[in-house]
Amino acid sequence: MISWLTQPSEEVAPRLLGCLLERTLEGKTVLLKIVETEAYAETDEASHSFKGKTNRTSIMFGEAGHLYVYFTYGMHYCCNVVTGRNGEGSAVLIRALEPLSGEELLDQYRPVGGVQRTNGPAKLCQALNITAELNGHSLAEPPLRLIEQPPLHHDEIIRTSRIGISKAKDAPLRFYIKAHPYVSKL
DNA sequence: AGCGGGATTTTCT
DNA sequence: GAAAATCCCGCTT
Repeated sequence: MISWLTQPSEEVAPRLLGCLLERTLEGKTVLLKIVETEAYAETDEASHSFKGKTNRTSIMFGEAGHLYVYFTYGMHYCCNVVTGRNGEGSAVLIRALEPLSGEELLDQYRPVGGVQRTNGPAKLCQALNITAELNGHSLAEPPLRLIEQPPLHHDEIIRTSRIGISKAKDAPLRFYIKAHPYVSKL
């Protein structure tokens, strides 16, 4: 397990930028870089964990480095990296990825080329075939592994308000790599 | 380029 | 029974 994942989500979210995800599909692997994240904490009104532990959010309160997958709007999955210490309900939403190699494997799940393939939280879950089956999966293991990379320089990281939520809109908890073409929205 | 609605199901009130 | 950490399409400027 990557030790710094036990830090608060607000610290982990920018630290995850530039790190890699390795997804195994049909015995082959796709390598992708994390380029956009959002932090969610237990004290945050917009977080699923704000109202305490429930059946749905129990993974968020569990061990850091696992995957929290939720279903929303009747048709979409989104995925998070669980952060913080055991018992803390915090996580980081993965909002956009840049495919580095093996991108053609994604075609059968999301047959859209270019940046449109993975530049949104529900899009990347569709492209990587991430569903409820992977809820609670450890990111230290295949078929979905998180690979640590050196931290980015802070002047490469943009910090702004989050997207797609109705509560706590103004909290600057969204992070992305400066001028990166795969970011979901400027 | 920007706005508005529909899809569709899980979760909590 | 309503809202939701979204996306896509079609209509209007």
